[in-house]
Amino acid sequence: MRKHALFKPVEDQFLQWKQAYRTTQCIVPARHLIYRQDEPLQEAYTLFEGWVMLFKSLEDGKRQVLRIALPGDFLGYQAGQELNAGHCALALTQCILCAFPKASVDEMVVKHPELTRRLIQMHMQTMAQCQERLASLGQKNAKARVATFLLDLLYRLRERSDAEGNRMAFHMTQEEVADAVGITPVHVSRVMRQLRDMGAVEFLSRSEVILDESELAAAASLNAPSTSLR
Amino acid sequence: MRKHALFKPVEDQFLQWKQAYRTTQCIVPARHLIYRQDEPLQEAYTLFEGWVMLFKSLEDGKRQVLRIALPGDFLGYQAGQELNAGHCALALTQCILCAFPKASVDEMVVKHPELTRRLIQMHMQTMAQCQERLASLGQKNAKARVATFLLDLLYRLRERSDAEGNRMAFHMTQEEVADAVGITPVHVSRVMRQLRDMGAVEFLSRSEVILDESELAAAASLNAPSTSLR
DNA sequence: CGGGTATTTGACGACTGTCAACGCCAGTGG
DNA sequence: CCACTGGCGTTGACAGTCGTCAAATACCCG
Repeated sequence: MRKHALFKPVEDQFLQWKQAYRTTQCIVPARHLIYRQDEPLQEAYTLFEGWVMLFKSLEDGKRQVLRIALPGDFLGYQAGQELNAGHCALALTQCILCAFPKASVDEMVVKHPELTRRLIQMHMQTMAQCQERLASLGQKNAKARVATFLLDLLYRLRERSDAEGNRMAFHMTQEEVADAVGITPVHVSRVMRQLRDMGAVEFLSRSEVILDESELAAAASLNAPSTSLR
Repeated sequence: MRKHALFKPVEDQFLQWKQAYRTTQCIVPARHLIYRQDEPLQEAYTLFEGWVMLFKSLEDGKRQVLRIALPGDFLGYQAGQELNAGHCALALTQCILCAFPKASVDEMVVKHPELTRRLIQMHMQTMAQCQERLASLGQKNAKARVATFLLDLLYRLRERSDAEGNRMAFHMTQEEVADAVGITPVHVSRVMRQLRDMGAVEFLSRSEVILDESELAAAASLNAPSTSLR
């Protein structure tokens, strides 16, 4: 079984806990919704396998991708979830999720301070990522945002040993990338072409990519007027 | 003493706890840094009085404002703060802060599950705000971002009874607003003029403003091509 | 092999950034 | 009391990034 981040340093405790609460494991097919933003959420999840895209739909039909959850990440534990989740979760690949009732999490806080500390730590890490993304959307141009986004995925996959060197799986359409970095699909296509032309990105197939880390890093911190499009 | 959100429902416990840990109260003058992003942070804070701006400085000199902390908010409890805070905190006004060592917070998790639950809840709320801001930066145009930003402040000040109706204090320069919503100061000026012209915003002085809630709300969800600048 | 979706490309225009000049205001010092 | 000075806000002209529309191509899956 895959190691998962929430309980990494306290695996044994977790196993006991999980068993005690008879946590349900479930499999979601690729491109299926896991939950909707207007539904109340009774449970939280840890993601064992697969990619999940968390996003918010706005009134005018636009979407903002909040986070790409990777194996080991924690989902669905959000503020005010009794009313509604506040965002949707979509499986980008087939996913294996471990679901458990929110009440169990609340109970955990009382009974297992170690796990609670870990939960808080993970939440703070998610927060830090969210803030990085804020800075990226607020201060960088389109090319730098896309480069930052790709690099972030590479690094996070490496932590999980899901990337071999500079090669990683990639399960998003350009439209989804667009909604993640706050530009249009058309412009994603243009930026991707730039990145390919400079050798920063190479697609082996639709779902497999090789990144040039240093090229991407250079592009990622680039706010200055980029090299012309043609 | 001002009510503060972290301990609102458990005021008594907090008072005991605070006393037990001999929490330090401190006063920071306006426009002074509370902590830097490259310093390790030993303590966390609750803000009793004043406005604090949390922001990240990027390599190229740009800044991204992550959050405006208002009375009752919690600061400085971030991931990896042993190494560095990851962002700076600047007092926008004179502030009264209640500081306590990170170790105390860790200890609280063990001894006071009720407080811990509240801490988690606050963190999730901060997270939700961060995600709202992501959506704003990613999907809205300049005018809508500024409108959203102002409305958010109004609502949050009202919760604290720090705004009377549509009138609220305002302690930021346009440059700071610019860094918050991800546009340039010059363009903030232009957008502010639009908002004033449509009656959504009226400055009584540099630090006092009246907002028209419905006008702003309309502008805030507006992504469509806005009315021309002149 | 065919149909639908995703991606690519071009032309054009809108939104936003940049540069520069000016006005306003507060605090300072004479 | 008044001139001075520096920071902040405003405005205009112009440039560039990015969005929109549309059409063509490539690709996946039945």
